Amino acid sequence: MSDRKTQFDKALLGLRSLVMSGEFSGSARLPEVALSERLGLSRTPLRQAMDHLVAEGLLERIETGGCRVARFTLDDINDAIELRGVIEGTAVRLAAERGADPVALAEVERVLDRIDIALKHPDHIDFDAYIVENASFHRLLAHLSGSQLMQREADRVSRLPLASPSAFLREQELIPDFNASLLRAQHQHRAIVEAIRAREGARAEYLAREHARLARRNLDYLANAGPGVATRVPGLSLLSAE
Amino acid sequence: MSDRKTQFDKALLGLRSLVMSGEFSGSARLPEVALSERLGLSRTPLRQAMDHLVAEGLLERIETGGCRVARFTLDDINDAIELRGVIEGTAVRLAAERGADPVALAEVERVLDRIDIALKHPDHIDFDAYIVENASFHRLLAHLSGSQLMQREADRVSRLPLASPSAFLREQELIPDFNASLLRAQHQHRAIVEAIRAREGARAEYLAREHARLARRNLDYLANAGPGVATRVPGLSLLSAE
DNA sequence: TGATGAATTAATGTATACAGAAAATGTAAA
DNA sequence: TTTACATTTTCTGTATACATTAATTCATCA
Repeated sequence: MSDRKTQFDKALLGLRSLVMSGEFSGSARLPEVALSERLGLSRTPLRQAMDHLVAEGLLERIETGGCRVARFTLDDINDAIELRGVIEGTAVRLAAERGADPVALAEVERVLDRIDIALKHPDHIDFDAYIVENASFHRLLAHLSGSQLMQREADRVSRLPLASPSAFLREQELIPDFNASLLRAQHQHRAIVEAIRAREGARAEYLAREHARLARRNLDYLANAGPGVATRVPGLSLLSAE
Repeated sequence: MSDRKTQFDKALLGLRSLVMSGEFSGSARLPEVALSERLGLSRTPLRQAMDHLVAEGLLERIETGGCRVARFTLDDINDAIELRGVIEGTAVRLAAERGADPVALAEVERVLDRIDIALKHPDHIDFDAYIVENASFHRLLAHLSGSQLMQREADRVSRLPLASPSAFLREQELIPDFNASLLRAQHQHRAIVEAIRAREGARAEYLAREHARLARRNLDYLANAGPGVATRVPGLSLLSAE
């Protein structure tokens, strides 16, 4: 359909992964010409992509022109996690209050089953599958609200740096009982859906907020693991640059 | 300081007011060349501004290229109002939980006093002053959270089309007891601040949500006032184009 | 008359050229 | 050695040219 790969899309994808790789976390200004040559496109679509990433919060503008990789404090990340819980909490509350589409609810159940499969063997969790299906689940939750605006907002906050639990998967060995926390997360998933089915908006909202706060636990462990870790966790390398 | 008026800033300001004027609400594609000539700048900064307004939700992209003025349903606007309450509610909850900066709190009180003055004579309310001071109040509320992220988000949602009570001021004569509702809003303002002072986060959050929902009442009246009103209310003319 | 399709027109997406500002480099003086 | 200033270079912000794609017009045929 509209799979027309525009240069801007390429620039956005490429630049995002470059930034996430941490290569430019040295807080210097991002050189436009060098980046555009490296990505194989001109400065125009690259600058568009930079604008988007500034809006996303991954980059920040410099007063004297241009932009650089945004630097986050621990508080920033905690706030992003909190915000994510608030937005998703609102989405599920609206879904419960207004009544969720049964077809979408069935789709949610299928995704939850696939997450179960990924978690089937607690010692050999299929992390790649979990990341994909978990993202699907959260996208579907926003969809259940029936509100286009909430979907867009949920999509936005899910991209906030380090707001997602998946961001911590690469450093799981540093986090005690990480696998167990994934199982707990899945229990929360089912509880949220159950609350929506029962039309209990307040409970659904509360559960979604608590669910988001699981990420805080992981963040705390990584933050106390010393500066060495910061440079090994892609997103977190930004934090150490503060 | 950084008052360097860049062409992009001019484009953003100019385009926003043009869109708000309703002149292009006919859902046709926005012509880039014509607009750039009219605003006295080239297509490059104009397209930047269009990107920003798309992100803001005021414009929407067309599959075949370009963009047009976004069309809103009543549900869209109600969702925007709800979201505003949720975001501001979170900001004041965090402010209460974390403890608000006394200096900022004092500034809030001064703004509230100025709102009182604007509302002093219920039959001759100073609407212009009210709009300005009310905006200041809500900006300061977000500031009280101490979170840069919450400030940015609050700023964003306050710009969501028709999410703000001020958007209805022009059509006040169509809304029964409109002036009285402004007085009620001011009472809510003080109650919110009081809850923050008392460190009662949950109450502050609840009050802020209810406060935002005042706008729903106004919206309902205008929605029932017939299609003629839609074309007279700048933002709402978008609604009738659906 | 209505519909289908070719041809023309217009408009978007992208590249690039250019001007002006910021940073870097180098030189001279204290 | 360090500071201040001048010079050079680089880079951003903006304008514009170009190409490709969408819209429109017009002509032909059923």
